[in-house]
Amino acid sequence: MPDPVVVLIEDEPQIRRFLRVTLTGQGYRLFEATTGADGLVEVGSRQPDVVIVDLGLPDIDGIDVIRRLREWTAVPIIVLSARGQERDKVTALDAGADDYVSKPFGASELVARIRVALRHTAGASHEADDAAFKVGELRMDLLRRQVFVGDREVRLTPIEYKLLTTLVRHAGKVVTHQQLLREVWGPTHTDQAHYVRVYMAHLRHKLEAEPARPRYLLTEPGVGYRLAAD
Amino acid sequence: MPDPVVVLIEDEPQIRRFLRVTLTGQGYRLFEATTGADGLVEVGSRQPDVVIVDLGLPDIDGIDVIRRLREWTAVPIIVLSARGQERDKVTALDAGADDYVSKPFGASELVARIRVALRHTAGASHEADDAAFKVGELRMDLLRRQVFVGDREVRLTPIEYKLLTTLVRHAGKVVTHQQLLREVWGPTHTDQAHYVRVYMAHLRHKLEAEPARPRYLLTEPGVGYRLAAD
DNA sequence: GTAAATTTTTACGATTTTTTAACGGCCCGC
DNA sequence: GCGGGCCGTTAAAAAATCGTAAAAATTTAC
Repeated sequence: MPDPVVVLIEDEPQIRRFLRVTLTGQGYRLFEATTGADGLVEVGSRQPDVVIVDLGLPDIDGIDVIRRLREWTAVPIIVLSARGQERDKVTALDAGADDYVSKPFGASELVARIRVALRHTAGASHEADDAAFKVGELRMDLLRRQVFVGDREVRLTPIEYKLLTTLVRHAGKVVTHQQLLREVWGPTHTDQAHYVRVYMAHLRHKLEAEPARPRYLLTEPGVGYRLAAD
Repeated sequence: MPDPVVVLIEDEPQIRRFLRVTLTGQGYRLFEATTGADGLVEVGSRQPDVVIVDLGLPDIDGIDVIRRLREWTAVPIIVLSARGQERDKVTALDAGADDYVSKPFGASELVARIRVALRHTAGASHEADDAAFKVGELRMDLLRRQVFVGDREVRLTPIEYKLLTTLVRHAGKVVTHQQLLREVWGPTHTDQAHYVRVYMAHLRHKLEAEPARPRYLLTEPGVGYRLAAD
């Protein structure tokens, strides 16, 4: 994961400074807002992984900030508050906050709670990428890293698989030799065009019924290759 | 949603009684355990929506209970503790807990935090959250930490067990060397690829009828390994 | 404190994959 | 028809990866 992005909505300069040092020091990218209105805008534009919001803001009530955020985003919200009253906690949590930390709080506790929040979103997004590709008898399960022709599984070497993946990503469109070389072998091998020829032969041999008359892995003479799409 | 099921692992009778009244009164179905060992079994059999665990248990350390649970389930865990030390909180949260409530706590706050936990699982899909795994002759009881081939129990060392657990968690999918190293040996050992080779040989020797021709622990050359799934 | 078990290192042969090289066919301009 | 790019195929040499055993270091159990 790249550095997690955090939006902090907090009016007290001392706490902002404290969290700025703590969080940036731990590899988080921090964006700050000092009012509820600013905070809402900031969350909208930064698309953060976590939002930390203080309840005692000068303009809008912190609870309202949470409600407004929950109208359109499921980003984890951690509430920071001087009011340690139980009623406040319940109100904030029921408004849509995921956690509530009372001031004064320790840096390591807050960071641990941020890690918990990130853990939740990490799992959630992982379900959606059930990527699969299919054309004719050829089927590819990107998640399991498996390739089938009919119901026979075909084993591919790392380079073969990467090459096929690249073609799938641009399915139906022409991919030039240059592009394939750059994406599969890396930008330092863009002059070794014969690699592609050799591996395309391997793939056809493994995937095509008649390698000499390919149905899926098509040659675009003088340009590159194209993977057939429905 | 039908009434949410809660497992409470707590040895103090007063707190148990207090929560029994509170939670059953609010429509939760509560199951209680007074020791860590009991608690693990209870979670395994009741498949609860939330687990509440006290850190100061008579037998196992509460932190270990969390770790043991996290070996096979993603159920939300709320920690209850008299120790309000920041170090304890961080340890518990990093061990896999989702929330930490210090005693003394209010009923409504705890219930609000349970609601937050339930909100999280509501969105997530009910994926393989089972305490058992089986493929062919190979059977694994994650709850009891036992592994069987046929009806012969096989003893595994801690690392062997963790490696197998990791493969089980991604059963059917390829797990890269990097992933295995990170999840079993920790992120600081991701360059010692030979560890995986050595231990995969150990596991095959113990679990496969023909270690040289594995049926379950499959090699994905150049990428990693895969545990066969039905 | 000693013995046993487990983990970490190391080494080497076997296997798989990648790279390199060679050859033949096809299209096209000349 | 002749030669020169392109492309596909095949086979080999070279490199990387994998499986295995066994020794050394460390941890755990008694």
